[in-house]
Amino acid sequence: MVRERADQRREAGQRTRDRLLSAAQELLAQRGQEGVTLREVTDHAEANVSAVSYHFGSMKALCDAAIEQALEQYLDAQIAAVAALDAAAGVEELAAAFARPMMHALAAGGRELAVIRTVARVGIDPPEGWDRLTGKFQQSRRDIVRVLSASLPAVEEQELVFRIRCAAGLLNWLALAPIGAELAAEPPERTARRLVPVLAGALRGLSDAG
Amino acid sequence: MVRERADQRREAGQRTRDRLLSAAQELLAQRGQEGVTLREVTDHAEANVSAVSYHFGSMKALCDAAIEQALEQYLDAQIAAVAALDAAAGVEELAAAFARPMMHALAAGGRELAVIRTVARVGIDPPEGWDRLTGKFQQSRRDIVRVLSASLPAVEEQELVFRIRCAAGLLNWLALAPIGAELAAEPPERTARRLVPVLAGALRGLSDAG
DNA sequence: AGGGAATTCAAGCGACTGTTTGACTTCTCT
DNA sequence: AGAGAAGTCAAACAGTCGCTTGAATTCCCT
Repeated sequence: MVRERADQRREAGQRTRDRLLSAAQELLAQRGQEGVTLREVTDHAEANVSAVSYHFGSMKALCDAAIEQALEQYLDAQIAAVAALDAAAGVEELAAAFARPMMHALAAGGRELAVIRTVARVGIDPPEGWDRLTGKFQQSRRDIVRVLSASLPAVEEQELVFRIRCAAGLLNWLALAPIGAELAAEPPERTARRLVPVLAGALRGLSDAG
Repeated sequence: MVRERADQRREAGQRTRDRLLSAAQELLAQRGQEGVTLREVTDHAEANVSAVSYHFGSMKALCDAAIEQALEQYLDAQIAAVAALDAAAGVEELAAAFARPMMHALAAGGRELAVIRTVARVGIDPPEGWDRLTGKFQQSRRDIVRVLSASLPAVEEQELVFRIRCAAGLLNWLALAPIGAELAAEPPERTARRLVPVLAGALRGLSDAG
């Protein structure tokens, strides 16, 4: 019982910490790094302004933490989706797996959508010293290259990396731009039917298809 | 002589107006709407802070003017590039024409790159009341649909519009994300050789190619 | 019960935001 | 030459920014 109370107490502080993290993620997704203010976050999280300094040290540190959390969450989902693929998967199946986390987030909305939008924004405006965390990105890319090169043995690896980055960029764009909201409003299977051919076509390339 | 002096005077005011517009475009491209401050613009343009109120009325109005100018400039270039196409152009030629303004801007850097990046950012974070200007967008899209539907008669028009929006989104992403800087550093013909197949593949789709 | 750590709070800090003001210069026109 | 329009300038405005402070509160532990 004593232990449980200690945990409750510890969780009380943790709870406002988490609310701050969530609020920051939500607002980062909406307006980007430059557009989020301290008071907006604290109001949204129903916390005092000084709670940010107390729990994170500074507003910048809170944003970094929110971004890092979002990045890990998204990359884990994407790595898992690709890892679950059959080793002999075709380009279309790969494209579908690659797009799955984003489509799921679009359909779900809320926190999941905020996570993916935050990730997409980081791809455009990376925070100050953001050289770390590139490792996980590269791992995700390596996994996909491995599967993709099985389907397209004629294309150089360097070229495959480029196409994967294009596909990822397209997904990021869809998450951020108004077109993403349109896709979220239609049935997921319809979105998949429209999006997967585009993604797969980009990965496969045209000149090879003749 | 009197006339010339009058013009000179009139151009003196016009010149700081243009410098403000250029500086605003440059900074909008770099940091987005929320990240640009009045003093940063005026310092960059070597103008007084009140020059913004004088020439544009407000900081917001200056940003709107800079964005509108950039949008028109880019859309005109894109419409022209597509209009110059042969009526019987294939998907690859269309993709090349579609990508040309962006690739040109990437290679040129400076003002042209700022214009295209500003346009791309507007695609993600449209200014407050930005319902106008959608007309020119739609015109550009209609032109491309017309050419594309000649190459892909089996695909519904609604579907072609979706694919074109994806292609445009990808180009916008390349203009903004770090990968764009990498592309700008390599020879343009190499970029074209890598990018056009991806774009064409996306437009053509995969499931149709079998 | 009560010392002490953890957390929350209202209030205020200096720095910066966009905007306004009124004097000042520059040039036009008669 | 001189009235007046057009443009520029330094200075100050109220408001918001991120951050800090010191007291008050909440809860753990002995």
